[in-house]
Amino acid sequence: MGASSVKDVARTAGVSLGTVSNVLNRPDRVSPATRAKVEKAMRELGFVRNESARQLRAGTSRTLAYVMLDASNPFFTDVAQGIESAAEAVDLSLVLCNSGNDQRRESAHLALLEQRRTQGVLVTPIDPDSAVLDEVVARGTPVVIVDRTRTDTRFCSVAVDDVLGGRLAVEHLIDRGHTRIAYIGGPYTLGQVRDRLAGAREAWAAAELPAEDLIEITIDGLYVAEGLEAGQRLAGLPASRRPTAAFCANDLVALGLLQQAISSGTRVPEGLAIVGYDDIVFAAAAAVPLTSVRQPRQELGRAAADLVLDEATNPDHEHSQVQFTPELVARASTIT
Amino acid sequence: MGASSVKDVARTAGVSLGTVSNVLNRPDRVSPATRAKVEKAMRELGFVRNESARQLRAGTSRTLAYVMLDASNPFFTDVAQGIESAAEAVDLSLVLCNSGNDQRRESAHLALLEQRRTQGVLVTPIDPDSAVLDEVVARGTPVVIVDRTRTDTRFCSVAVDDVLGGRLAVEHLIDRGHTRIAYIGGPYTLGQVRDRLAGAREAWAAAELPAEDLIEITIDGLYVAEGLEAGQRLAGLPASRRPTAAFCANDLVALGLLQQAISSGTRVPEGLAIVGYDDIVFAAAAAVPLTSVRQPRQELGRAAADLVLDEATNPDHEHSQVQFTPELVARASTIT
DNA sequence: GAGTTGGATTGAAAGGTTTCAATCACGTGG
DNA sequence: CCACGTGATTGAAACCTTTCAATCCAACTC
Repeated sequence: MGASSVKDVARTAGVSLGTVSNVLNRPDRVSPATRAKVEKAMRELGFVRNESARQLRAGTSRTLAYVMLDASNPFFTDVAQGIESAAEAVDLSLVLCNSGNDQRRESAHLALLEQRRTQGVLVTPIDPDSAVLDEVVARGTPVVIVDRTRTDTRFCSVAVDDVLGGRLAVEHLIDRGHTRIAYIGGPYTLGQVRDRLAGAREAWAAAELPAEDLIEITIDGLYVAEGLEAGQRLAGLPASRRPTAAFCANDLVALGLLQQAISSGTRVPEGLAIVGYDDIVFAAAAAVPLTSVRQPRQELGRAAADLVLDEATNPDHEHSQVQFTPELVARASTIT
Repeated sequence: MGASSVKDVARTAGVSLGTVSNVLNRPDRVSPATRAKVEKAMRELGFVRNESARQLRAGTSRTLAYVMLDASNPFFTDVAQGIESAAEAVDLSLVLCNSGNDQRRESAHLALLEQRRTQGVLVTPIDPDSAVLDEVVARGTPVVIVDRTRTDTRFCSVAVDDVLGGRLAVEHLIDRGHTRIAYIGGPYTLGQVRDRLAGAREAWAAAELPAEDLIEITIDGLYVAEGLEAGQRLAGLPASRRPTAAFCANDLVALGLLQQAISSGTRVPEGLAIVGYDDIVFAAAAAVPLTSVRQPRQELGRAAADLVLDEATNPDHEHSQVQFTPELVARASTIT
């Protein structure tokens, strides 16, 4: 059974406790003969080192954690992959937790990670300004905010310049000759949704186009279903007000919109041009490949992991807010 | 700092160690006055219960784990969601680990979970017959295999009848009048890829169609890129051999194929009908919504969680192999 | 053969929590 | 005024590993 301890191993192998521990932690210190004996005993007894006891004594855990906002959004799993590659490089393992946009679950995960003395916690929080995060840090667990920014600078964070992203998207549409477009996003409690709109407005203003021709369509969440619904709302507009292009706050919404457009006979991009955001793998694979604003997802993850490690190990760590630059990837959904 | 222990709390609150522990574990046993005192001290000191010590003493951990094969495939994150809902119901938390199709990483995750004395481990293994799994169980950690089946019955497992799924897909295509179709899948080391083909052949044989008109296109993995490539191979076939429909081993492949077909001017379903497998959210949202074989993903996860819990807590647990029934969801990619 | 060196091994202490039998304080009933 | 019961509190032991100073022993040097 899994019930055997170093003590049992020591007894079976006829050595002392300390020697067994040495086999586990400093195999070079122990003679090949005894090492073999001990390893044999371990196998026979099915010994499994008790990580709790190890960690209690050693004081240190060998894991990082990432609390994701929505595990079913490929964007976040890509970020996770970046984190994992950085963690692997320094021989830490990564556990993933999914808050699924639920404040209660987020808190529960954070509490448990704290109690486990996790080396570092990365989180894409529901509310980046929540006091819960401050408390976690105050009690001693390094926390880095991923893909969100706070209003203060008391955290390390890694994000992408969403204002710039919004500007890139809309500049592209203006370049293609569009003079009436929709911005589809929501809820506006999300910083990204606000920032991307802000960028869109900047570009719009810079081109001296009338503000009322940048139409805001507000939706309840950044999912496929909301994109479909937004498509119906667009179709319901009088022709004189109907936009010739839409900029969606993320790719899921854009895919929903695309589906609705095509199924209702609107040609993309001739009848409606579409720009998404995130450039998830399904954007390129859509039947009308989607123009999208790419975020460096893996780099985001890697950078966040590096920051949390620095915070965990470097005594004169200073918080920094890293901001990556997005990039427009033009595809068929805007280009004929 | 995070460095304070129950002892510190006890000292600050002017009570004994045992009382602090009671506040933590049996708050009803302690008078409201002292409880308040203790809780105040905890807040002041930023006390965080040390889960390692707790677990060491109590012997029990409060978490389940799911080692997924590929976190970037929405199918597995949906399964994870099902697991999470079951775990939540019994107040356990779920941690996710991603093997990313890498044998070494899978083993590393399993080893760590064992050492942590995780209550139960769910895993979609790279090789379900691997001896590594037997060893983990032999050492005392309950393991349930998800979405895979073993050749023996020494494990609980939860899977979906892939032979039936294959049959459903191909029966549907035969019903639609197709008499030359392709099966696109690989590598054949994957049980699902083999089983779905077996089901396809059953249906084909039952309809008394010539075996050589069920064309096998072998690919290297079940990803979007491979679907694209398969599309090119189909296009390269002489017209007399070119199939009028394709059954893809999963939706990622089907999406790739769909994209290739449309971008090369083949109409779907008129020029090429397509059936996918898994019915991930992006299947319905594709611009030509994809006919697909739906697996009850969330139920799969829930059932697996139930089994592992039974194995963990019920002394006369018996292994069982649960098999769910798939269901065909017909959409525009096969229906005009 | 005495003394030294170096590697291998040992044993006890420590780490933070939980548990449980023992103790305490206090009010009640006789 | 005493015995008793009840609920609250206490303190020591136990969980398993790691660490480190101390010990052992065999091989070597002079």
